Amino acid sequence: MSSSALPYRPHNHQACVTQALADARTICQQHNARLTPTRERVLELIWQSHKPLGAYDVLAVLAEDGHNAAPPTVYRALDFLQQYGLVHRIASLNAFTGCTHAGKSHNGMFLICRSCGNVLELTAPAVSSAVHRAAAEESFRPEDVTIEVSGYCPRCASDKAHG
Amino acid sequence: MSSSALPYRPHNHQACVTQALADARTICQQHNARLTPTRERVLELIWQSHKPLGAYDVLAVLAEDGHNAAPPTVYRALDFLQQYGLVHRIASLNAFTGCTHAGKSHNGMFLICRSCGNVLELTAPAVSSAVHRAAAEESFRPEDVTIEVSGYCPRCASDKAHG
DNA sequence: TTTGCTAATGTTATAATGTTGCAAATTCCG
DNA sequence: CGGAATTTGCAACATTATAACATTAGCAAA
Repeated sequence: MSSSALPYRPHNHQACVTQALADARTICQQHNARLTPTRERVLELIWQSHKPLGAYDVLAVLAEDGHNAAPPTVYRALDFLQQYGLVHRIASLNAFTGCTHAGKSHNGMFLICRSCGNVLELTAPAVSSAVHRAAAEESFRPEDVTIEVSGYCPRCASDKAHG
Repeated sequence: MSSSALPYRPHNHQACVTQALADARTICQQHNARLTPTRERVLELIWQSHKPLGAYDVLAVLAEDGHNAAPPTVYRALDFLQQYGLVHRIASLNAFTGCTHAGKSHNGMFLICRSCGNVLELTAPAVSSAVHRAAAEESFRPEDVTIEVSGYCPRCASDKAHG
């Protein structure tokens, strides 16, 4: 198993969060983009686990924070974060997850566990090139590729097997 | 270009519809499933073009038909049709499109034109196997694979290029 | 033919997700 | 400082999807 498969194993998750926030600051600085407190807080919330969070879940936590936010606040923050590749939207879940390859150019592929809800983002060059070849055969010009695989992660698959 | 690329070319679309309805009847018969008038009508509407239709678009046409339907009617019909592989839901569009490979087992990949809105469904074994290999490397057990490519179809790409 | 079961539909209400538009505040930069 | 641009607050609204429960249609056994 790849060493990147953190979501499906116990790990020091606080390190994930810290790293993600540090990366975000770097990336925003490089692009002269403003990682405002709201945006940073939303990113932090998205990173609270490897389970994608809905926009309204984020909104609810902001409310607990005492931040009297409305939906547009959250969607705007999420749009911003997506724009700089800091979070991804998972279309099949209507939810958002932290990008684990922030900064590097990448074609994500998401492995979504139906049981525990954790999501692993992969960079799969073989998949990406196969998709582009298939598109090219139809003379189609791809701009954005969504690959989301729903199934069972190693932990949950073995839990299921053993009862 | 594959001869399957009908959506992006002029064609006798009525033939698509007729074929789809005939296939549906066969498939439902084989499974002892009832292709009721509502379900058949919804399938027919979905097939009105190769542009995916939202559930509420379907609902609106049913209303024009004089069918006083509510959302659950449409969603139930769509669920049924999906269950027998007669339509697909396009997650990135929240919309539904007729399955062009009904009956055959297949792993669809969708090429969605941003300009004209038409969708081409492909069977891409190379993509499918690459996805499964990538999942296997993470010991992930796939149950359902979503591959949606947004971009420009040949017609629209050349329109764009030539002004 | 009635009875009784199951699948399918109708109906109402509501939940969940996402957007628009405009005004106020903040930040950037000369 | 002061003007321009970005960001936020806020209210209303639009879209997509589901829950819960009542009713009806199809079909087969008594």
